Amino acid sequence: MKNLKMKFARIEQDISQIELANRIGVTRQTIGMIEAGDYNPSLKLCIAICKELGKTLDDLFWEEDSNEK
Amino acid sequence: MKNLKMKFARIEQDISQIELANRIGVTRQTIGMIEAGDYNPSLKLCIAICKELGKTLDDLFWEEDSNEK
DNA sequence: TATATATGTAAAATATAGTTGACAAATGCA
DNA sequence: TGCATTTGTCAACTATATTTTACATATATA
Repeated sequence: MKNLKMKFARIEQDISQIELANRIGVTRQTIGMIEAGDYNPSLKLCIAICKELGKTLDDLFWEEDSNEK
Repeated sequence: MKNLKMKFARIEQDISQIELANRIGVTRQTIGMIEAGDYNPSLKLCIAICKELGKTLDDLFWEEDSNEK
C-alpha cells in the first residue's frame, strides 16, 4: 500500500525524493520504494525520514487498522 | 540504547520475551536484541510488536531528542 | 526543438536483519 | 536442595533491505 502520508509530508516541504534521500543519506530509490509501498524500511530510516520532514512515526508510518503483520 | 518502554509494555502485559516472540512470529532472540538496544528492527516488526502490546509506534519507538540518524 | 529535473523500475552486488542451535546464568518454586 | 522458566549471548546461516548502475518516461523551460 502506498505511503501517501510520507509523500504529502515531503511535498509540503517542497523537496524532491532526491533531496530528501541526500539529506538522510540513502539513495532516491529507497525513498521512492517506501512511498510506493510494499516495502519494509528499517526503524532507523523511518526515524530519519520523520525528523527530516518534521513528523513523528505515528504521523507517517502508523495505520490504526493495518492488517499486515 | 535500551528500549525500556518496550520492555515495560511487555511486562505490563505479563508476558515473556518468548511469548511475545511466538505471538508475533519471530524468535525470542530478536525480541531480546530489540529490548537490549543497539538494534535496528524493520518497520513491519515494530508495528507487529506495537499491536501485540496495545501501543503505537510513538509509544514504543519514538525518542523526541534522539540523536541517531 | 532541445535540455534539465523528477520519478519509476530492474538486475546484480553488498550490508544487515532475523533464524537456528546451543550453552550459561539468574530467578522462582517444589 | 533440585527443577523449570526466563533471559543473555554467540557463531553460522538465511532472508531481505539498501546500494549501484542503468535505462525509460513525463514535465517544465530555454
